[in-house]
Amino acid sequence: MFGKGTDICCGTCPNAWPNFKNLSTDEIKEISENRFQSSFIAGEMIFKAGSPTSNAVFLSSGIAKIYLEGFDGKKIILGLCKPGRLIVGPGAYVDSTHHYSLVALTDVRACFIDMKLIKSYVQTNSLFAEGYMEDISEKSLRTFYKMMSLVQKKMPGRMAEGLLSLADEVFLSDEFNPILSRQELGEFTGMAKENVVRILKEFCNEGIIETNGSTISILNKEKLKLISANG
Amino acid sequence: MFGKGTDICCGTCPNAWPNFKNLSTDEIKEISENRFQSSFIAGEMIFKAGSPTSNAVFLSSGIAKIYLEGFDGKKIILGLCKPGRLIVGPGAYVDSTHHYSLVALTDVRACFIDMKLIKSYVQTNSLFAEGYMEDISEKSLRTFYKMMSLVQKKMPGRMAEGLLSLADEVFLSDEFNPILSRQELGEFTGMAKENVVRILKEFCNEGIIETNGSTISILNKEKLKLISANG
DNA sequence: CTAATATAGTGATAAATATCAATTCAAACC
DNA sequence: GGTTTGAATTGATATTTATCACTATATTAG
Repeated sequence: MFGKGTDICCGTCPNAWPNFKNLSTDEIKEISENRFQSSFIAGEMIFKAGSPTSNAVFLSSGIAKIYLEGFDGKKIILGLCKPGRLIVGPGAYVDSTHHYSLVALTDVRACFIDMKLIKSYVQTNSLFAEGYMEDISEKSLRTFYKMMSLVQKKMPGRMAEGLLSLADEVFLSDEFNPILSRQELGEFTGMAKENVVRILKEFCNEGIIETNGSTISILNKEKLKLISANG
Repeated sequence: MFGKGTDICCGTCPNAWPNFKNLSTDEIKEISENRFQSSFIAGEMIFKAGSPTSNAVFLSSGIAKIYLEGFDGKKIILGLCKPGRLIVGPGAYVDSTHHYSLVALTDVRACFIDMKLIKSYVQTNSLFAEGYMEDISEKSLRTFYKMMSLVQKKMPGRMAEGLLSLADEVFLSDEFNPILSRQELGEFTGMAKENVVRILKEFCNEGIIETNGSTISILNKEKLKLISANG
């Protein structure tokens, strides 16, 4: 499924980027008419690090992972994306190149909006520009904290933090299917997949979480927060 | 030494932020007249994480370190700052709070410009806004690569990368006094100070670098690049 | 100049983490 | 149903890195 999307307007779309509310009716109309929609099945690459940032991406349904590709194939999953969020890397304003990759974790429907259009609104609409800056800044802060976590916390602390962020920021429930494989959980929390298994098992033994098939339930959130805070 | 600085104009200052060239003569005049200057001696805190981002900081002379404060007092030095660079964290557009600290490494002279002024130009001057966005984006990218380095490379790779960045980006010479103590070099490359000593010694033994008092000379840059690239 | 203090350096050890080699498990496929 | 295939799991081991306990060397203050 792909093609120009004129069925829904970005102004009424419930999953639109909040910053679009700073656009005028005409501007909204313009992006609505010029956007492209496309569907991806779980596992498909939406864009790859190194490719040009010709379009901004917005998910209208599904979840995707953003990851950095490091040395000898190792990856760092920066986070999971849900609808309602602008997805273009900082490369858009540096070298017009993506520096991370975006891959669908579930089936995904995505809108592509020409970055030329976005950049033109940045120049002509100061509220929109400010909203964009807030968005970039907020993501930048998250990267700081992700870095601190990965560099300074030990494995249990990183795993605890990872589980909490999945529960509180992605799935909005203490019982969730992480979608991520153990390998991917490792890329998300900075450890080998074997250690993911061991630490999850330990959390189970201590009654902090419970695993049932592929779903994880947080039983003792306070303890998890403690482990996360104490590194 | 401190006070309002009307002696030099930000438009002619050789150390001005490049993005100031996007300001009009009147705007330049306004910031020139409203800026404050202050001097710091080596070791002094210029601003601390948690304090309000009421001012943007620009060094007019000297070098300072930017660092994140992590868990139980551990720090991550993100980088060294020289004149010509805007210093305000991403917090300016999120919660008006600094998320990293800035400390003078040498004696430093700094200009403080009210963020209200900067933010007002962002709203009225789209070229300036775009320049600011490029600046943020570029720093954001650097954070990505710093994170990858710290998380995925092993100690020799991180040290090699650290030395190369000091030589090529900060001191612009293969022979330099890093200003940073071994402890700080450790905070910069993500390792304990003892390991900084050991790895520097090893690099010396292999003829890659030479230490003479407090100065470090890179003798075999290619090999250093190789170590950095291979993690 | 000398004591006091901080930083640099060293070796031994412990802790954390990755890697390797199997094995089990589960979903997908004839 | 049996089989294939990849993921999950487990235990053993190797590697990496931090910590500890010192000694040496500067640097600063009196």
